[in-house]
Amino acid sequence: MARERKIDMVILGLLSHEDLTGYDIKKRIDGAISFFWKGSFGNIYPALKDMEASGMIQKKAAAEGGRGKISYHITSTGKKVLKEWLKEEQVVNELKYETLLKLFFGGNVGKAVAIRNIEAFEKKIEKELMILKKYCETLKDKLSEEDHLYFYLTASFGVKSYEAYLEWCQEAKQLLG
Amino acid sequence: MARERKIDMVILGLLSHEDLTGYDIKKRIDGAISFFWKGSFGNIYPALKDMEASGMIQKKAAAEGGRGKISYHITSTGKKVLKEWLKEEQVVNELKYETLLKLFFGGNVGKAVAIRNIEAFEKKIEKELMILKKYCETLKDKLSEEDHLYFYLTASFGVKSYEAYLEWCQEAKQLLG
DNA sequence: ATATGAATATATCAAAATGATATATTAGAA
DNA sequence: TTCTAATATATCATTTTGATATATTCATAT
Repeated sequence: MARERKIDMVILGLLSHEDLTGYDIKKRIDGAISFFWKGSFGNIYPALKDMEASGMIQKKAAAEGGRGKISYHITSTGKKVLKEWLKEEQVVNELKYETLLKLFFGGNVGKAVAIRNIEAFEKKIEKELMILKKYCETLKDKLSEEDHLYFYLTASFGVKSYEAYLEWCQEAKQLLG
Repeated sequence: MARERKIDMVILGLLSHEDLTGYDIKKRIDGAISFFWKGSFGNIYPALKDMEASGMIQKKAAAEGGRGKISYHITSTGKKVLKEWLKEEQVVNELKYETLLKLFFGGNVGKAVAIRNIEAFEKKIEKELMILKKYCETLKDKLSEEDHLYFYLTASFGVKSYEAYLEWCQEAKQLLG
């Protein structure tokens, strides 16, 4: 993943809404955006250091005596970088689906294994779909607040595609059964 | 990505069908499986070396005077490792969708940019969907050959989800328009 | 024949992501 | 009070990514 560190943009995006610590950032990523983007302490903390050094974000002194807690604030430079990236048309989208990889090579182990793997996938997706649907419902009531519209659109992408996944599971099981 | 090198399994899977060179492997990955898994020379060649050293695959002397061409053949150890992995229920599935990331933070640049990005995404998906559909049609006629069933299932996953993506694009544009 | 460019083929590298773990502190519950 | 879970920062080895270097082979146009 040479060339452009994407975690920088995730961090800038999150900081464009509110000041956050590295730990907070991880929590935000694990929340609403985890189904289409991941982050880890191993790339968040180094990125925060680099981005502070290059003036995109600023450390904020721990407000109320909270020992060692480091909040970051986005600078005007950071905002500019974020907006430029947002406007760029070029994007990298990719799936990394081990379930499909195993299915593709399924001939080596037979249909029973394939069916079991699909059922495991189905269960996971069903669970995540429920969560996404709830999140969507919550957002739908306040689409007037502009940011919520964008959150809703990403969540509804998840709902739509997960529903398609589940349909596929039915078909796949039938063809294998 | 510590702990288990997934490219090993991709290579073993491909070699379970036929002997291949590193370059061939890259081509196979770029073909039918690229929409759910990627590979690069940077991880294929080192993996081939390691796997030969650990006895999962074997070099084959260049058959017809082809200078410097190194084909690999899967060993019985390699087959065992592949099958064990195929049977393991645990998998890692993940999306990495920069389009959604940009949309999520879209509030910073406004609706026009969001619409343009969705349209760019739509075009790409339309193109890939056509290819996947053709591939599916070809496979459908020979599902009796067992391996083709597995190839068909993965391809149809792509078709189903891409169709859902396109539906979402319509909705999203309407909500933003 | 021969130049030229495209496809084939192997290899390596810096930068980045992953996933795990180490280490403390703090807040709340038993 | 003690224990546990959550908060918080940091680092590391392994793996992936994406780019590039290098050389050969093959088809085609000149």
